[in-house]
Amino acid sequence: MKLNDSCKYCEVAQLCLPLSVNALPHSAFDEIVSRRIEMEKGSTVFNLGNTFTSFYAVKHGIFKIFIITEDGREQIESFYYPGEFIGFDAVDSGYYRGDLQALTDSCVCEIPYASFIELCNSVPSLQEHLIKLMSQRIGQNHCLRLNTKSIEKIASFLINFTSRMDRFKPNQFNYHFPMSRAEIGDHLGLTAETVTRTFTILRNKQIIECSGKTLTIHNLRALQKLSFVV
Amino acid sequence: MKLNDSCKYCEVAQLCLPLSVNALPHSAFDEIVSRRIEMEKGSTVFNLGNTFTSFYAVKHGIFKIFIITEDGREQIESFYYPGEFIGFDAVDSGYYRGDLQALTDSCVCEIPYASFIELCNSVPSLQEHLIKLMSQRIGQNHCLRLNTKSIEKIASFLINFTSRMDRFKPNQFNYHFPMSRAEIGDHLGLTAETVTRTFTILRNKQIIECSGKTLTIHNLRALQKLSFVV
DNA sequence: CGTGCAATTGATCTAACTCAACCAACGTGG
DNA sequence: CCACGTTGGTTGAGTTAGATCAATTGCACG
Repeated sequence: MKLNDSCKYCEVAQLCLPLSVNALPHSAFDEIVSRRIEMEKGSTVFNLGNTFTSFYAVKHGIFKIFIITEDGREQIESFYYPGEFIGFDAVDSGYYRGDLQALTDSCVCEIPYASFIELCNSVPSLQEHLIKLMSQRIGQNHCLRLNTKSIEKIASFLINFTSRMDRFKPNQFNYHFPMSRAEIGDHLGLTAETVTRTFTILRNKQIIECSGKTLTIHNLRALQKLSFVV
Repeated sequence: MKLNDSCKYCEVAQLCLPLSVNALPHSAFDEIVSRRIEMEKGSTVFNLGNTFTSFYAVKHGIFKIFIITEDGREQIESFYYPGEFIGFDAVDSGYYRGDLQALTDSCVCEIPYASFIELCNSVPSLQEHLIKLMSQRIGQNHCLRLNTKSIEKIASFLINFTSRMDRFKPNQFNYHFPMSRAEIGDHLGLTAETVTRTFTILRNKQIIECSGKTLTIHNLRALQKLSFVV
């Protein structure tokens, strides 16, 4: 493993492996990270039904987990951003519940579940950190579900996106926003056309700017007023 | 505390406090359950914004957590059935994210978070149980979210309901089903009328029977075919 | 036995879907 | 360098599932 790959120099380590465990040397984490995987855009880390063995933490890039339904639609369970853990929903059943795919050239750290749990047993603050992360995930799901109209869904999705991107890199003005209209729709239960139209409305209202793969939020307050419970 | 109230004689203890911790005497749990609260239909255990202090476990009855939106609609985040834990989403933020209300005369056990976590630290299998429960909750949310059409939503809701009720009391034919059409709608993002109409469709197809507060599933297979990823 | 709430059913209305055309960006190969 | 196909985004027209509004029935409860 290259030195500058280690948790010690990782810019998202404070998010994924928390401040609260500053007591531990970073090397304790480097030991449980079994490998860091460089991913090309479009390649998958695991697939639906694979046996659950590890969490993955996003080092850089953006990922999605999706399933293909019988009638051929792609359903995106969730997107994952830098510093975030992947695989919480697989612990209980013991297998991954979709394909994990990189939206851009990306890198994930593989964290074998068994070693992680073992470390949790000896480090209570790490255990609590895990529980908080899972708690946060549960709360986020609820928030997104409560918005029903298309403009509410898009607004809360954008707020969710920017707040999660801000966590690892504050004070951004422009965001790299690689997901397609179709992917956003497949995540929110809308068609790509409806996503486009809603973006157009938000653009005309000077609330956002979205060209190519770049997103700019001009009026966060207005977005918040369009959605519930941030 | 009355003897027959204790975890030892609780019919849902195997669900809420798991088989996996058989090593511990039940009294260890009785000690961390600070009180068992008998609730009348309609009364609330905690309210939106209250400081998070405890998980609650449903001993008997059915609960909902809901918020009232600015425009006066009731949004039901989730229902909770016997043997289930309540409050996972409150750990991270430190406050409860809605009102917890009993749908019927019910009983919950209050489990202070601090004592529970402390016990987790000394009992690894309990820690793992908690993580599995949270994992399960995350997976459930995803499943429900992936259904978009009203009949898919209702079908997956009914499957989810019956499978969760079956866990603590297997081989049921009829289910006590106290939630109103409006509440189901407020949970799934549908109107009460649409819920009624969808129930009528399912009844006419001989898939379910639903009169008063009683639900009967005649054709589970058909329900499963109507929804995704159970 | 009335009162009130929940469920049902019917008649519109509308937001989002579907289908389709068109455009812009990009990559490839001649 | 340009012609070409491919892919994703945008826009328009028509359709439809579910919302809304309204009336009616049924049931629980004092």
